Amino acid sequence: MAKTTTPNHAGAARQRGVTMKDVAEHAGVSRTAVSFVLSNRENASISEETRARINEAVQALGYRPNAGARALASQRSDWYGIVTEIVTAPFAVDIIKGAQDQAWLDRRFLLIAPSDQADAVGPNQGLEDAATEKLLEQRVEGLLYAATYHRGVHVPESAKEVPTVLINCFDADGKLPSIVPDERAGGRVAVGRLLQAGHRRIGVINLDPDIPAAVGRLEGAREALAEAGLELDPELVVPGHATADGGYEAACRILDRYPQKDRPTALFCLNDRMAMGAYDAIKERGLTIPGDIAVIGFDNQELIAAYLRPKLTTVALPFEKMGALGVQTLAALTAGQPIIADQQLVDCPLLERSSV
Amino acid sequence: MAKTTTPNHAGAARQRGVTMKDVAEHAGVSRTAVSFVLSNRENASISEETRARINEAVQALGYRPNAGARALASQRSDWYGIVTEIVTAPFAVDIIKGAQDQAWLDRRFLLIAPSDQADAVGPNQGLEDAATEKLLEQRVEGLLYAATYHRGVHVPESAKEVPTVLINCFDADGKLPSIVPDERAGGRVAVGRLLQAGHRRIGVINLDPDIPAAVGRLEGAREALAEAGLELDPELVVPGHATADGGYEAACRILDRYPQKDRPTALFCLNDRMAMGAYDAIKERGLTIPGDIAVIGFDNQELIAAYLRPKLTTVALPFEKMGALGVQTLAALTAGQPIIADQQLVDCPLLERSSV
DNA sequence: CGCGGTGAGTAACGCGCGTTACTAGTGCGT
DNA sequence: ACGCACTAGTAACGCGCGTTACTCACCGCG
Repeated sequence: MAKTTTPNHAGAARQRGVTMKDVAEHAGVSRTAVSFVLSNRENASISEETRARINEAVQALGYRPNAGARALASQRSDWYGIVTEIVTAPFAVDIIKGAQDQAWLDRRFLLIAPSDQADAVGPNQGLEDAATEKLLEQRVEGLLYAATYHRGVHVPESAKEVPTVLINCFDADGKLPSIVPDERAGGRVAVGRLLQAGHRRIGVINLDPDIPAAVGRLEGAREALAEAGLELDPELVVPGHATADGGYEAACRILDRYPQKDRPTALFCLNDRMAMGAYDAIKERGLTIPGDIAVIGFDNQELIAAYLRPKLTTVALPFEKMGALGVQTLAALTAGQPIIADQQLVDCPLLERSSV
Repeated sequence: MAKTTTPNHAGAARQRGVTMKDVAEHAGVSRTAVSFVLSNRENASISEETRARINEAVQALGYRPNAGARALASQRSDWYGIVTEIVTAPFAVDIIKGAQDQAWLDRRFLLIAPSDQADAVGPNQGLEDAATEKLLEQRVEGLLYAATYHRGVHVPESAKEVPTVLINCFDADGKLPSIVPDERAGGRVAVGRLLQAGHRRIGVINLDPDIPAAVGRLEGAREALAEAGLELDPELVVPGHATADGGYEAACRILDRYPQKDRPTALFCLNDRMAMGAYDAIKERGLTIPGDIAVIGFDNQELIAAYLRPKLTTVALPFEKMGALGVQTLAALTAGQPIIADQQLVDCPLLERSSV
C-alpha cells in the first residue's frame, strides 16, 4: 500500500498544549518511555537515569496530562456523576460535599448535574433523564442519585447502564442499593435524651405522617418510651405543617390544651423549622426554654439550630456521611462487586446544645 | 511498507459501548457519513434518505456520543470549571446553581472542584492549586473562582492559562475580570426603604468595618440619608460580631442607650444573622416588630429571613445571578473577546416581607 | 465526444494517550 | 562458539471521533 500524503490540518493548536510527545523529545526518549514513567508501571524496566531525565522534562515543560485522552485510551474515566436537585434544600449541598470529598480522596471527579425538579409532588422526569443522559455521554463509571428529603424515587431507565446508588432516597421498585438515614434510631435518641433529662410527658409535633421520616422518627420515639416503661400518648402527637408557622400553631394547640400541671414538659419537633415556630409559641406564653419546656428538633438545619436562642438541641441528618458512603459504595460496585439492592442505614447523631 | 500484524487487545470492551462505527454498519454507510449527520454539517451533501437511515440506526442502537472522544478530536471540551469552598456558607451553592443552570443552557458542563479553605484568614493555597490543576487536566476552557463572601483573593498562577472570571470576589492584583454585588446600591435601597416608611432615627448594626460589604453598605446608607437631607449619626452605628449573638448584643446596646423618645425606630442590620439576634433583643424588651422598631437585614439568608417571626425584610445578595453572569462572561471570553479586567456590579434587590 | 461541475459519499489522518509486541544490547553458563 | 535470560527501551496499534482530501457516478454543454 502506497504511503498516502498527509493532509495539512489548518494550524489547529490554538492553545499551547504540552503533550507526552514534547516531553519525550525534550528528554530524548520515546513517548512510550514517558508513558511508562508517568503511570509508574511496575514491570517498567526504565533506568533510574532516564526516569530522572523524563521527570525533569515534565517539570521543565510544565506537562499536564490530558484526562480526556487518558480516559479514551484506558477505557476508564475515573468519573462519577451525581444528579440532584441542587436548588431547594441546602441539604443536597451537604450530600454533594460528602461525595465530592470522598471522590477527591479516591482521585476521582464528581460531575454534578441538576435535575431541578419543580416541587415535591413529582420529579421532573424530562430534566432528570436529560441530566442522566448527559452524564452518560461523559462516560461516568457510576451514578449517584440524591434527594433532598428521604423518599421513594423513580430512576431513569438509562441509569441502569452503570452502577447506581441512591442517597437519601430509595428505589420505589427496590432494585437499586440505597443509603438513607436511620430515622428510627434518630427518634429513639431524641426522645431518649428527653427521658434522660427527667421528662415524662412529651409532646410530639409531627410531620406529614406518611413520609418515611415521620414514620421512622415516631416509631423511634415509641421505642424509647417503651424502654422507659411508658407509652406514646396519641393525644400528645399533634400534626403540623413542616414550616415554622406550622410548628408555631401546633405548639400553641398542645400548650393551650392542658392546665399547667398536665402540660407536657418537653416537645419533640420532628424538624427544626417547626421547632423554630415552637420557640415563639413558648416564649409568647412567658415560658422559658428549657426551664419550663424543653425542645428537641430534628435535621440540624445549621442556620436555624445554631442561631436560635437558646441554641437548639437536635438530631442531625448525616448528609455528608451519606454522600461519602455513596461514593464508597459506588467504588465497590465499579470495582466489580455484584450489585445488591440493599439499604444502608446511617446513624443520626444527637447534637447537644441548650434547649434540653 | 508491509502490513503489520494487528496485536490482539485483551477483550477490553468490558462495557457495551455503541460507537459511530456500529451505527455506520447498521445503516450501511461510512462512519464519516454518520459523523456528518450527527454534527449537522451545513455543506454535508448527504441525501435525505441516508440521513433518515442513519438517524434510525442511532435510535435503534441507542447510540450515545462519547463526549471525551469528541473533545479530543475537536480540541474543545465544552467544559468550564469552578473552584469554590463548597463547605461553609450556603451562599456558594447559589452561585453554583446560577452558573450550572447557565452552563446547562449553553450546553456546557460545569466541573466543580472544592478548595475547602479552613477559615477566612487565608485561602488554603495548596488545595486551591491542586483543584485548579485537576480542572486544567480535564482541559476546561475557562475557570470560575467563587468566594462565599465578598473579598479580595489571590488566584493560583496556573489559572492564568485559560480565561478566568471571579465571582463574589476580586483579584487583589486587579488583573482578572470579576463579578461582585453592588453593596452600595443595596445599602441605599435598605435605608431608603426605612426612610420611606417614615423612620428618621435609624440605628445601624455594622459588620467588621474593613470588609467590602461593610464599606459598601454603609456608604449606601449614608447616600440614602443624604438624599433625604439627613446625616448618618456615628453614634447610631454600632459594631457587632457577624453572628446572632453579636446582633443581639449590639441591639441591646443601642436600644438601652437612649430614653424612649430618642430611641431609633428602625434598625439596619448589615446581615441577617445579626438581625436574628436583634429580634430577640427587641422582643425581650416588650417591643414589637415592626410596630415599635422596624428591622431590615441584608443577605437574604433564606432559612433565617423567611422563618423569623415576623418574616424579615432584607436585601438579597444576587448569588444566582452572579453565577449565571460569570458563565456568560466566560463564554464571551472563550469566544475570543479580549480579557478586560473590569468589575461588573450586580444589583441587590430588596425583598419586602413583614419587618418594616 | 470530451470536459467541467455537481451531488453523494468515502478513505485516511490525527487528537493524546495506554498498551502490547517487538528489538537491541549485555552478561552468563556450557 | 552458542543459547538463554535479562535489562532498556521502542514501534505500532487503537480508543471514538472531527475533519480534510479524495473518488465516483451522473448531468448538461459545446
